[in-house]
This record gives sequence, structure tokens and C-alpha cells, in this order.
Amino acid sequence: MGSVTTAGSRSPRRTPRRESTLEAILDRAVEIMADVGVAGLTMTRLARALSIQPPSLYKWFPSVLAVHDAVFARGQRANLAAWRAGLEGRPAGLEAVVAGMTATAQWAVTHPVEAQLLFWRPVPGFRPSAAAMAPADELVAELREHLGTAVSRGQLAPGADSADGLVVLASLHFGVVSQHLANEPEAAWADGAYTRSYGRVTELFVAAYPPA
Amino acid sequence: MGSVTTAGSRSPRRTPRRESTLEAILDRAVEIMADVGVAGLTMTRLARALSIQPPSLYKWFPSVLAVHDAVFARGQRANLAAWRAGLEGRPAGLEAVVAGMTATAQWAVTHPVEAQLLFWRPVPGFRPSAAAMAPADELVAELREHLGTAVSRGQLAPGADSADGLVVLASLHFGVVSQHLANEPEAAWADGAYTRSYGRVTELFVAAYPPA
DNA sequence: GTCTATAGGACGATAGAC
DNA sequence: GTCTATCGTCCTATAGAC
Repeated sequence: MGSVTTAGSRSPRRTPRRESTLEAILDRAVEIMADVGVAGLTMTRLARALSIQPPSLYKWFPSVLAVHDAVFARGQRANLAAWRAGLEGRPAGLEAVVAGMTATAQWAVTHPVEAQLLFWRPVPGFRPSAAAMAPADELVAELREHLGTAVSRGQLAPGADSADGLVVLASLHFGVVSQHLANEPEAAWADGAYTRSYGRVTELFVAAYPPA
Repeated sequence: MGSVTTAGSRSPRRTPRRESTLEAILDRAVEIMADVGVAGLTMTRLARALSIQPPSLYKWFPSVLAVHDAVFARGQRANLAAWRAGLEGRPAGLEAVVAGMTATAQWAVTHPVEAQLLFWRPVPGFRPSAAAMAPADELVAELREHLGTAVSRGQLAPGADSADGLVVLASLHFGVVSQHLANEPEAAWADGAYTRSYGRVTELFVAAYPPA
């Protein structure tokens, strides 16, 4: 299965020049999505925003869904990076989980377009490629490892690192994020009614898996 | 501001005949949304599904957004009805809250199209009319009243019926619903990883506002 | 890697006959 | 309340010159 993300994986490979052009295109795509909705991105609009003609875009992306996939993939990478930056320097275990989850929640709030694309299913024909999903799998694996550490250190009850525990934690986490995106996407982290209560997420998760 | 929902509020008013035709049109619209995504409904597709010509549809709805609004409004009414049916016969207070919330969660899972339309923002140009939103306001008012009863009966700590309490409860509730819709919309209530853990929602809400 | 030209549709909506 | 005919617009994508 060839890459869906970019056109011409044949000769020009990836020069820094090409890379930064692609980034610029994706930046514009996100701006458009913020304007007209995540499902409102079209090649024509994207070309207009870049001051080029629509056919020129096909040198960079083979289809409009490939653009969606590239935005999705970049979003997943950024979300994973936010998670890792958030837990950097924290002791492994519960503290790292709390810091990392909070960081990804904050990333979602500051990147509502990408968050909608990642966490909802708003674009009719679009299914993210496996490659684009890979960072999400990494994040879950790392999260699960930290939950295991928290359990082994007696910070959480056994089961917090099970599939059930992840379900509970994801529900709590995405409950806040999803309500924020749906009801007050313009609000900043400190001002949002839902985000202001994010601290409860981790408190309630601990309440669900209380240490002995 | 005139009704956005249906065309011609002038002469034919609302006969049972007309009413059932409108219902049938909305049923088809929901089927299409299930097929091609909530944002994929068009007048052309809807007409095709009804075996009529697109212009004929404009005798029933003045625009495609009016169709969206009508589906939205019907969904809000159905959700409110599910809430009320769920708490019927339960004693006022915490037990009613639990029964009612569970019923609306189950309604959302069995009506994923309407739920996406109600609880996310998936259609670019669409903003629900105030009339269509009204049932949601009623539901919140009734929920808040039952939370107040629960507090006054010592089933929940004071504050459970405050704006903050509603935020926490909504996050917990829509966290499960939203994760289900995004990740396993095909799964039945009893089989879904998230819905199977719905009971924790109310447990955790009680944990957040524990009775004295 | 940019362009012009263009094929080929889909779409929202209106006019007007029946 | 259904239809045909139609306007004007937007869209994806390709061919091929430069």
C-alpha cells in the first residue's frame, strides 16, 4: 500500500525545501478548516488561499483526501509531541500521567481543527491511513506503561492499566475535550467552563482506581 | 424571525397527511446521513432517495439547511422524550438522574446520526435554530431540578446542582457517548467498551459530590 | 513546478407549465 | 405538489504547454 500522504514518492524524495513548502500548504489547509469547518476543505479553496491554480496542488497531493490525511498525520505527531513534552522531567507513574494528559488536552484546545479531525469523524469520505494513526498507538502504549508504573508504585489500584482503565481514562479525558470543542471552542484553557474543571478528570480517575 | 424548519407556514398549516410526509422525508434524510456522513446530506441525494425531483423538495423545505434543522429539532425532541421516559416512575432525586441520563445515553447510541448532529458540530454552515434547541434547555432544567432534589435529600453534596456540577456531569456523560460515537458507533449498548462502563459515570459523579 | 484549458459532474435554487 | 428546464456556481481531476 503506497503512501496516501504526498504525491510522487518517486524521485524528488524529501528536500528541506519541499518539506517546508508542504508545511506551509498544511498551515493554510488548517486555516481554511477553521474558517469553513473541517469538512469544508477543498482543493479549489486551498489553491485560492495559496494564490496558485488548483491543478498545481496535485503536484503536492494526489487528492483532497490526501490533504486531510496529511493534516491528520501532522496532528497526531504534534499531539504525541505535546504528550511527551508534558511529562518530561516528571517522575514516571501517576504524576507523569497527569502531566501528559493535561498537556494533550491543552494541545487539543489550542488546535481545535486538528482535534476535531483526530477525535471526531467529521469528514464524510475520509479514513485516516494506518501510517497517520501510528503516533496515536505510540501514545497509548506509553500511557499504559506509565499507568502500569503507577499501579506498581501503589499510586493507583490494580486494573488502572487494564483495557478497562484506559476506557475510563479516555472517557474522562475526551469528555472534557469534546464538550469544550462542541460548546466553547473559542475559549482559552483558563477561561473554559469545561477545561477549568480538567483537574477533576485525574482526581476522578484516581477515585475510580483508588490506591490501597 | 420566521420558522427555518418547514416551507410555507402560510396556508396548508399542518394536516396529519402533511405531517407524516415530513416524517418520511426526515427518515430518509437520516438514512442518507448514516450512509455518507452527517455533512453529506444534499437535496439531490435526498430527492433521489425519495424518488422525486430535487425541485419538488423545496415545497417541503426551503433549503438544505432547513432539512438539517428539522432533523436536529426532531432529534432534540426524541432525546428529551427518552430522558422523560427513562425517569418515569423513579423517585425524584439521584435515582431519577441516573435513570434519565442512562436513557439519553442509550438513545444517543441507538441514534448515532442524530447524536452526532446534536452533540458535535459536523456540518459547516449549519447552526441550529433557537426553536430546535428548546427541548435541550428543558432537559437541562429538569436535570438541574432533580439534582437539586438529590442535594436536598442528602444524596449528593451541595454544589452538585450548580453550574460546576452540570459541567462535571456533562463531561462524564458525553465522554462516554462521544468516545462511543467516534470509535465504535456500530456496537450495541451492551457490547460497547465505553457504553459498558457507563455505570461508572454516575458512580464517579457521586464520588465527585459525595453525600455528607 | 507552474500555468491554461477543459472534461465531467454535483450542487442549490428558481421559473413556470401542468 | 409534481414536473421539466435551466442558471450559476463550485468542485475534482487530467492533459499538455512552458
